Amino acid sequence: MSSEYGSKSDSNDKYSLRGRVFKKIREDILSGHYRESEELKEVAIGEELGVSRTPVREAFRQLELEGLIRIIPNKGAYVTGIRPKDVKDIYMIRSMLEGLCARWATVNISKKKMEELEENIYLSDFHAARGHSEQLTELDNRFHEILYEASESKFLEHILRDFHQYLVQVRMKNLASLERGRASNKEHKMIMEAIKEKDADKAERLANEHIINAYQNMKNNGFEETIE
Amino acid sequence: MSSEYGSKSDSNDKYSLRGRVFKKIREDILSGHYRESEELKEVAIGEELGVSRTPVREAFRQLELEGLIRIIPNKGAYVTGIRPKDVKDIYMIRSMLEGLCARWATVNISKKKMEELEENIYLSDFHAARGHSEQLTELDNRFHEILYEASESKFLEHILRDFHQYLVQVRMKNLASLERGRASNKEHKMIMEAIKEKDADKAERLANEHIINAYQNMKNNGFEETIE
DNA sequence: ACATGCACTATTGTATACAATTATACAGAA
DNA sequence: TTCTGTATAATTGTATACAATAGTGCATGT
Repeated sequence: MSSEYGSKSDSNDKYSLRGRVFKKIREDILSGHYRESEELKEVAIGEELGVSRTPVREAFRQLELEGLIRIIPNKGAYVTGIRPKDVKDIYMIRSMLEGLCARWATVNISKKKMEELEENIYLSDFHAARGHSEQLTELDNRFHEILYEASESKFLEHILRDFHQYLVQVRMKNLASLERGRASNKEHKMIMEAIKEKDADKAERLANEHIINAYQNMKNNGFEETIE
Repeated sequence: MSSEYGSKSDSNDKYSLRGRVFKKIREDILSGHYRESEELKEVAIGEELGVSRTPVREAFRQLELEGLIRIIPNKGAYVTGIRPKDVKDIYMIRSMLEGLCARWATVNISKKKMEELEENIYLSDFHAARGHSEQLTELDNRFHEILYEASESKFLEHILRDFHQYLVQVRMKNLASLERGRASNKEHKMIMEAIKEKDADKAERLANEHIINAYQNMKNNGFEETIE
């Protein structure tokens, strides 16, 4: 499935208890299962998931760095909560960073990665025409992943992967729309062509808009109401 | 010292063992004490710092999310390392985000925070004239902190704090220069004025340049050679 | 010599036990 | 009543014990 590239910087390994706990809590927060400021107790969550406190604690530490919970020493862990405004902010920030990524990728991309990018778009068209939404999602992920790698910036790559992971939960509910999938493909294609033409400004601008569009689509599909 | 605002989102609490371990390892990585790809063993580090594996493990999890180490499940933790190129990237990314922050702050800043900003600059001039570099550093931190808060974006605030923390280590060696301090003040003042005039474009641009200048200064003072 | 398998070691993953801290409730005095 | 102090409980922080996994080296067979 999403194993080849997903395991790269992923010690979110879904097979360790900590990884499972981490994913579960993050999902529960992003899906609104926990209320804001709700206190998360180590033992309670441990029992709920059938694990001891240790993996729960480790997951907590990670969740805090992601800003999803706030840990007050010797006191407890409290859900930060995520409002529509936050989601919007995250998309705006991501938009800028994806733009920067496209810019850097334009300068640094290798011949091989450029070919992979073209292939990706070719395949995406193929699956879009046939309505294979699962493959489309996979290819969408991979498209951005290629750009991250092509930016040749370890840190930008790292940050954007985090954002991506972060938003996956939200997207799941909404982005399955085939219509958006097709529009997204077109945008990918334009970004790819800008990169191929070595037009960094254009690539950056298009990547900016691409993320904004994704956000707009999500919002139009009623995201605002689903959470809060 | 730096206690009032530092403790806000800081479960880096320096008084817990985990917090100390986290800080120590991060410092050691950023200062080049560990070589790239060096394996960090839980027991070894624990013994070195006189603590058990538990806090070390928790610190590892956090360090991984910051991208400073890479954890391969069941295998080990390896230092990611940080090259001059990475530092440059980080500054470029931070430059964009500080720009965005200044933009949002321009729109959202409260009267009270605006006054605090003006006061900050007034005080900075005062201390710059007298060569109080310690207070200057403190005020510099606070200036940016105010902007983060004024952006009214929980997430941008969170991210920028991370970056700030991250770069503190590097800055320590270099930014003590009083000359740069004075130049920095001027830039702060211009940013403040742009915000006061509600000129978001200008504020964004100035904040961008401010960070770039800070980077240039650091580079000129021989950072490239200090690490690697 | 070389490959293969197995025992052993080293290291991480998880669970549990103990210590420290914080919140709570209740008793007693002003 | 209200405040305060103390005992108690609940919760997190840390250490240690045990389990699982991966790496190492040696012996053995070809």
